Amino acid sequence: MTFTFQSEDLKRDCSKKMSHQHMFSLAMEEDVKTADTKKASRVLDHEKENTRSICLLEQKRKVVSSNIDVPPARKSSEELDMDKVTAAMVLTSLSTSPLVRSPPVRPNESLSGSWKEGGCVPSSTSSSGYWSWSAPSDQSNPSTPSPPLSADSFKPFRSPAQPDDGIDEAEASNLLFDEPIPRKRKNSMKVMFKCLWKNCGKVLSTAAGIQKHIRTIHLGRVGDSDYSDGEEDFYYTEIKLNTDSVADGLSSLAPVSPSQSLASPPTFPIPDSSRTETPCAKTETKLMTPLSRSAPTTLYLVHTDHAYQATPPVTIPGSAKFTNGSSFSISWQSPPVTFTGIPVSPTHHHPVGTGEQRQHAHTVLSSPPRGTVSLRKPRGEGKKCRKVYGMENRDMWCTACRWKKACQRFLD
DNA sequence: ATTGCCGGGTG
DNA sequence: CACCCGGCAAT
Repeated sequence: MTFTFQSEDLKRDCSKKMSHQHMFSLAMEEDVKTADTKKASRVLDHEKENTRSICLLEQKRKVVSSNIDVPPARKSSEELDMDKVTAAMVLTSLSTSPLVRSPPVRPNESLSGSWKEGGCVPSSTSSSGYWSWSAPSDQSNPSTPSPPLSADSFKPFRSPAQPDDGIDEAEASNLLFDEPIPRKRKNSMKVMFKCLWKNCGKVLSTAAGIQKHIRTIHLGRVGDSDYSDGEEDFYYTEIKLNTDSVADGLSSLAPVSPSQSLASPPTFPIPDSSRTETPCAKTETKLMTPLSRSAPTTLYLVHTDHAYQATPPVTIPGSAKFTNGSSFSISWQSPPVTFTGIPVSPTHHHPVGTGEQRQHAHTVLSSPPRGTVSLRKPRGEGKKCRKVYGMENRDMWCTACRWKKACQRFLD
C-alpha cells in the first residue's frame, strides 16, 4: 500500500524540492516552464546546493507550519460532523455549490495547502503538500496526503445543517469562496431552490419559499409558517442557473480550477461504484440532472477519498477527470477561481463512454489487423504519469515513467 | 510541439 | 541490477 518509491525518492527529492521552492517563491504565478527550469537547476549544481537547499527547505517548512497553526478545534469538530451528520453533510453540500467537502481533512497539510493557496497557483499548492508528507520525519499520515482543495477544506467549517435559513448557507459558501479570491465570479448565477420531494420538484426562488412549501405541503405542518425545525432543509436543494447561458455543456472546457479539479489521481479499479454515498444523495442527483449541472458531485470527492489510499499522494494541479467505462463522466465548471497556474490541458470533452480500451478490446481482438506490425507498442492512450502529474511532480510518477519506460501505473 | 517509451548508456 | 536519458514514433 505504501509507495515503494517514496524512500527511494528521498535523496532526489531534496534537489527537486528545493528547485521547487525556489521557483515558487520567485515565480509564484508565472507560467511555470518547469521543464526547463528544473532541468537547469538540476544540471546546475545538484550537489553543492543540496545541503543548502535542505536547510532552506526545513526553514521554509517551519515558517509555514508556524504561520499556520491549525486550530485543533477544527479537526475534532469536523470529525464530529462526520459521525453525526454525514447524511446532512452530503445533502447540504450538494445543495450549496459546486464545491464538495473533503471528508477527513488532514491536520495541517491540507490547511497549509489551501491556505497559502488562497486562489493561487495549483502547483505551489501541490508542492507544498508534497514536501510535507514525503518528509521522512513526518509521520502524521503518509498515505493520505492533502488534496489541496482550496475551498473544500473550508467547507467542514460550516455547520452542516442549519435550521434557520437556507439562504444564509448559500451565502456562506459563497463568501468562503470569494474570500480568498479577489476575483469575483463573472457570470451571474441565479439561485433557485428545488423541492426534492418525491414527485414534486417544485422550484422556487427563495429558500424561505421552498421551506415554506415543504413545510406546508409535504410535512403537513399547518400552523404558522415560521415554525421550522430545519427538517425542510433535507427536502430541497439549491440549484444554480447560469443566466448567461454560456457554455453549460461546454463546462468541461472551463479553465480547470486549480482548487478542485485536482481532486484525485485516477484510480483504475473503482470506477463509480463508490459514488452512491447515501440513498439520499443518489436520488437527489437523479432529480437534479435534468435541471442543472451545478453542484456537480459529492460523489466525486467521496470517491477521491478512497482513491487516495490506492494511488500516490497529493493531488495534481492538472485536471483529473476520467470517463470510466460505465459512461459516467464528470466534468465541472469551476467558478472562475482566479486562474490556472499551469497550462493544463483541458483534456476532457469526450462526450461519454470514451471508455477504456477494455471496452473495445474485443473488437480489437477479433480483428488482428495484420501480422507483426508494430515492434513498438501501439502506445497506450490512457494518461500516463507524466501527463497526469505533470513535469513538476515528477516524483510522483511511477518508477517506470521516471525511467522513461512504459508506464506501469496507468497501464492501458 | 508534446508525449510515451525503446534502446542503450552509466554507476 | 537501479537509474537515467537520447532519440524516435505517435499524437
